[in-house]
Amino acid sequence: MKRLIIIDVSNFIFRAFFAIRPLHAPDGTPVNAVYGVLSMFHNMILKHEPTHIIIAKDTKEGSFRKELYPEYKANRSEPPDELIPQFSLVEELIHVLGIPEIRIPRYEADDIIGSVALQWKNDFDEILIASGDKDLMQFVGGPIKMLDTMKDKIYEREDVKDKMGVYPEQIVDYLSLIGDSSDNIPGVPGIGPKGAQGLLEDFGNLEKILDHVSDIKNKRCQTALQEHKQLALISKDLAKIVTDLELKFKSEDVRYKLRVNTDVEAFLERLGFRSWLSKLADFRESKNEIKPILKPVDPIVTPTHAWSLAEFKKQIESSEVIGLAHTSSDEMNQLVTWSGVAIATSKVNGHLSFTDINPKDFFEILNSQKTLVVCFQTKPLLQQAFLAGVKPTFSYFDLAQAHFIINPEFRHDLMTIAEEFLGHKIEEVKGQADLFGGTSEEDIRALGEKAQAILKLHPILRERMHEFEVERPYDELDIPLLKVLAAMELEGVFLDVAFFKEIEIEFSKQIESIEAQVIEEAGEKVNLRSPKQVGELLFEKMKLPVIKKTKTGYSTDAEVLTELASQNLGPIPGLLLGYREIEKLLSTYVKSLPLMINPKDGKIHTHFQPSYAATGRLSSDNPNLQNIPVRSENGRKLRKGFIPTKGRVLLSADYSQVELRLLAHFSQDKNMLEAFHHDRDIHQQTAAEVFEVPLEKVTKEMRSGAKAINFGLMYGQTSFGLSQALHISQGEAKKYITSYFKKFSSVKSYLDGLKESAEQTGYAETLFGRKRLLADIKSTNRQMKAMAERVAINSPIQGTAADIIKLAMIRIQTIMEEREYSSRMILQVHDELIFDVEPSELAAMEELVREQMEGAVNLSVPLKVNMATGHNWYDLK
DNA sequence: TGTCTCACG
DNA sequence: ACGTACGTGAGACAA
Repeated sequence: MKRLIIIDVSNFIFRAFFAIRPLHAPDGTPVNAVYGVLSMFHNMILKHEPTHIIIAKDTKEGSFRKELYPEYKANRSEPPDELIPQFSLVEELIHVLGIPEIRIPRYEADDIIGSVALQWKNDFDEILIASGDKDLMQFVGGPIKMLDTMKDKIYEREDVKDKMGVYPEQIVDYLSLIGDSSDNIPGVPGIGPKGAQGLLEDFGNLEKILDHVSDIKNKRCQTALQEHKQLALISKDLAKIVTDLELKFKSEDVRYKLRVNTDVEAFLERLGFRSWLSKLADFRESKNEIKPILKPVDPIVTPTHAWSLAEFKKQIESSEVIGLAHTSSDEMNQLVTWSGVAIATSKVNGHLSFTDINPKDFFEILNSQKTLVVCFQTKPLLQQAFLAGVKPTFSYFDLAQAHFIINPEFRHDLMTIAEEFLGHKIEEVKGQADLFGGTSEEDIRALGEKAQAILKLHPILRERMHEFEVERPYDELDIPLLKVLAAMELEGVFLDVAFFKEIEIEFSKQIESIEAQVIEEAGEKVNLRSPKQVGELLFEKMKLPVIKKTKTGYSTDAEVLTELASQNLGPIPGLLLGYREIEKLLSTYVKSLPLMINPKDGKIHTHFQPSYAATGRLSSDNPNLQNIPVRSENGRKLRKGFIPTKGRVLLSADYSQVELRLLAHFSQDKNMLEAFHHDRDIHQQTAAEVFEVPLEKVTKEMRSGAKAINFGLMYGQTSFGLSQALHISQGEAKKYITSYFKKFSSVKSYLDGLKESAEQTGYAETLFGRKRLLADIKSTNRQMKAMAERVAINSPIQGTAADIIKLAMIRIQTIMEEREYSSRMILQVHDELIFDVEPSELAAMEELVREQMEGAVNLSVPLKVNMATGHNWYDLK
């Protein structure tokens, strides 16, 4: 095993300097960066056992990039004075240790790193580029990986995609579009990460994008590119790292052999690093007996070949189960696109290209067979079927969902799962749009390998689910739900663009007016969007009392501003509150949502993530439609912009107090059960009990106090937390809680029981048997344990509520399909469902939805659903 | 990139 | 002494 580490030493120096507290040599020279670099070397060598090391350095003369673009790195500030003398000390350190280094005039360390990595690629089993510089991600692939020593993380192909949003081979094009402020690479103004990802997804690289400027759908991107074509091209030249530099070393010349002699000792002594002397033994050269990172236990063979449709049909007819890997993406909220699939059966691998084969035929074959289709993420596959006009009826097994149900707090990506359960990594597909149109044998093989890994993982995860007894929520909830979610996402929701435009104008005026007032009052220009500047204004310039601090400075959140506003300290705190409210609405919703409209159908398509939230809830992103404002009237107005299909109405149905009803059911507390049986106002009822007054004597304050207690309960809140929420003393809060538990004693014993059982079993569990492992429940760290206990209390409640609505969604969708309704389920917001309803179906839909939601499960208390209809989301109240 | 702030259930 | 209510996603800033 030969492993080369290439060190980007100037990157090390800067990061070490900022990470380590100031240290000084006996003579007073600052040495913290030297210390940090030395300790980074030390840790890296021990941990990664390189057989070869080389250090890449920047040149002292200017870079050729500066000649190309005078602004290059122009915004770099001078290094701090404390750092300057340390550069030469690090150089000295490298010399005494005898580590080979390369410096080449006019070229930067990046170019040397790129040249070394690529030219020596075949000489090593693994090449680690030790740097935090994201430009260098472009080389990751095969044996080449990035090593971030500060985070102790190794980036491989998929990790790069995770972090950057694009694969390594697209990094240069990506940076040339978005720019890089640290190097002052300009990029294309108006194009950000999302835009760049979308463009690269559609066209592949910068040149192709520029050739097809007129085909770009997003108008903003299009004009930006037309105006700044030159800037984009220059940016690409700047971002592109040179890889053909002539190297004066051969790879064997840099075999790792540290010199630990009297020079080293003298150097360490001089800097006051005495403790390092004893650690020098650690630096002995690598034994060169490094274990392979992971040895395949059962190597995957991938004899992939192209199938005709007939051949494919024959293969799956004779297979009970197949593994299926597909290339699909829906970046930029375009509907899902893909180019092909690879399929593995127990006997053979094959692939199909949708440039040659009609997806409709493909899905009809899947539907016609009893074969179980195993997939990593099935939702996009189901969506392809819908888009091809085929209703998917084939059975499927979803690995991501299976892994989620086994341990919801893990990372659910295929690479991690394969590594965990198969004991080896799989190669990733490059994910290029022209995958099957082009000639990339390598990609097709990688996709085939993926299909085979998927097939192999199926029995393993199935068995694991069986062992953990989590098959029920998987089979009955999560799997059938995927199809419902697939359809909801495709359906999307209409936005009233004109309305949003109006609001944008109105809010923008308000923002400007408030800004002007604040500047007038403050007598200086302040960026009100900057918490730092706001803090300086309030607490330094105006000397207002500091209410709360954050890790980094003064807190200026709504709580603080409200407190200041109540103290008659001038108009600014109040103005800031108003500014924050409007600015939030404007930036997060009013300005952003219209940009997310899919030009193909004029609708917004959120993504419901089915395997992310650890409690079993769904989450919504790109855009998040589960956090559309409702609490403030200004924000609530935005809901007027969410509208049904022309000629239809929106129908909403939300569970009333599900979580508290669940608490009543689980705890079997007589008081609570009774309140819900009589459909009483639960908070009012609680207040009457806690404050020992008759129901009709409960005041507003008492009720809101009781409400806070009720909610806090389900999160394991402490008296401190309650006192904060209610602005009362901790002692008073404690009295409330004691009084509550006296009246609702079964709740107390139920919550205690949850903690106990979690400690015994190691997990929290919902009514349907969804489990959440709690790693820290036995922790000796009190904070960690307390956190795990709160999770043990909350997860069964939040998770059961999530399970219930999932079940209702599945049943409602099934019946709607049976009855061939044209109405559609379009959104889920945790305890609420929203439908786009054909008026002739409205009455039947109302009945159906209520029946299925209220009847989803049989509890000791009734489930209650509130329903409303309207011509926009705002009216659903 | 991490931090702060804030939108929702 | 420490932190203190669960679960999310997103925009803006500053380094």
